[in-house]
Amino acid sequence: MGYGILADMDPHLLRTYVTVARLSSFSEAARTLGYTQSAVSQHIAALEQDLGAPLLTRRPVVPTAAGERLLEHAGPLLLRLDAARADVVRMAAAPEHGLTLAAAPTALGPRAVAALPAAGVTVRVLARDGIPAAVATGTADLGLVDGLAAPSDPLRLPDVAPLTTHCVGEEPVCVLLPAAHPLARRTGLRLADLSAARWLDAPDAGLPLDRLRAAGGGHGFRPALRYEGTDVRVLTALSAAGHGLTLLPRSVAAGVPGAVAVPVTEPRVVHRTELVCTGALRGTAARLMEVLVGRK
Amino acid sequence: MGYGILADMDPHLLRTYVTVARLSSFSEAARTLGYTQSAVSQHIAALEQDLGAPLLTRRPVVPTAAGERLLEHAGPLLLRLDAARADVVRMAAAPEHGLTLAAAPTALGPRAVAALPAAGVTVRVLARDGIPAAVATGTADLGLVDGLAAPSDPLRLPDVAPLTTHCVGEEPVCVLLPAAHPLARRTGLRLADLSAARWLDAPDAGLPLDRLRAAGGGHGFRPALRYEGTDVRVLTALSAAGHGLTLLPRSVAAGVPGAVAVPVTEPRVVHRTELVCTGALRGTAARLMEVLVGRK
DNA sequence: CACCCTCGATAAGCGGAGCTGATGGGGTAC
DNA sequence: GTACCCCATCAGCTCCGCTTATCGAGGGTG
Repeated sequence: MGYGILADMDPHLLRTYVTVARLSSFSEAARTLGYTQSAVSQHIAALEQDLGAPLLTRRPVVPTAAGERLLEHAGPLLLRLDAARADVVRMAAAPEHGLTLAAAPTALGPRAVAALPAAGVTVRVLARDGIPAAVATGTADLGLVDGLAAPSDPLRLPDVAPLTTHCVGEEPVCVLLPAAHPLARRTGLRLADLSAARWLDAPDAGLPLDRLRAAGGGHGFRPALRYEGTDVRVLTALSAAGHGLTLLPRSVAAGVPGAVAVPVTEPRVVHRTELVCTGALRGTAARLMEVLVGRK
Repeated sequence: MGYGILADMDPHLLRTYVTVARLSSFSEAARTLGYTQSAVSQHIAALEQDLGAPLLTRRPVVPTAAGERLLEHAGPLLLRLDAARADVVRMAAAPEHGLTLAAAPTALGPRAVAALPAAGVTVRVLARDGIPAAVATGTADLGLVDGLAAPSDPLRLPDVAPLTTHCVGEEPVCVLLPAAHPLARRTGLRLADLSAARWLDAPDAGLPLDRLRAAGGGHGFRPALRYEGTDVRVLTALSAAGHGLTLLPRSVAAGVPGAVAVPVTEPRVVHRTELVCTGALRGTAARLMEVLVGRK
């Protein structure tokens, strides 16, 4: 079958479009892209003519409704493009330049840390969404992602590229409560009972709130303080100080000073961490993978 | 920030590459694409030089390992490209040309059929994987997909584009057994107990076997006869004739002559059908959506 | 209110990317 | 051996896409 009669959108045009939209300026975009302002103007004009709709208002430079739509597509599209390129290139030339492992903050549990070889590995902590992208584009060789899931259910990851995932482990989920919290003596908690409480909103370090809402059933789970870093220590400290509740895997929530980790009993969710990698793994990467997955 | 320093792969080159790989011939690809054989040859050479690896063996023309890899990327990539284009174009010019609804075979239950307006709608039955793609590229305005899922869990759909989904309904899953089957008198069955049986392999009409394995726990679920059409009547007839078991939603499995529908009790999975659509819905499409989702 | 300065659109010109057509070499069938 | 068939390569041409240059519209500032 064919793929459509229409002409292709040139990725170059797409890139300049997202740059212009991001910077809200033709001239600035031209500078950062190494083009002339004229070229950028022509790029945008070409795109608009091709799609038959204005994408940007000029003065001020702001995306139109159609432009917003295009932006939603453009990000994943360009990401996949880079990923495809990187993946194929990697197959050809594998310089074995030293392994790098990208991990979400709470995904790097004690077991994973113990499994790392003595030397030659770079660990990079990224926001959760960035992990598959990093692996796909070759920025990292392996990735560790974590999240909430039903027991033995795979995680829902954004599919930027054909990646393979392996379960590294599952452990109970705990709510981190300040020691003085009225519920801190409990031995188990139902998530639904906590929907009225205030929760830390830490999309990069902790678990995103919307996943929480999905697991907890209803709405609620109102955000309290928002934390944008990736440091779990800071997150637990904030939670211990009463700035909001957090959900964490037991191994992370256990030893936090001034706070108590109470397991979640309902719904039956676990904290699952998965290893993500491309098909082409060699040498050290393959060995590390085997150790982490425990399939030895 | 930025999206990478490397040059973009030209989608044109990608398209000719997949065409060549599909047809196993440069000349044939040239004919179907409207190029010269020379141009195709240059396209492939350019891609190979860009990626630094041979993508095809010549004589016979077969993808290399790297080429296979590229093929895995190219499909979704080109699909997304078309989807992006179609989505933006659709926003600009909405001709309201008569609504078309794409549905997976078993997704079109009695309730959905009843909800369709008297006239002006085209229904198109496609393989399950094709539904999101059809909606994304504008081939259809709305899509109905179904699948196995934990109760009130969303379906796992390939994300070809930013689409929104709404649950249309959930119903029990049944195993379709020939009336003479030893287990046909049962009132309920555990899926794991059936892993040793032979199953119909009907990826387009029924539920794909790998989803079954995921739900059923272990391995097994060996394929018996393979059916490549999208007609559910044929599927149920094959199953009734003893060519293999099938999993179906109760409403579909109920009235099959010569067969018995036994509900699945374990694991707790339901047959869920979802409506998928793009953000920009107007007129009839929006109304049909509301009726189907039942949010009236 | 006049001035200027910035930003985006447009015109003209040029260089190179990419297509065509022709030719060459290696394989296979008869 | 001969006659294709297929893919690679080369030369030539065309047109696309970039740059330089100029213009018009806003928005500050004295």
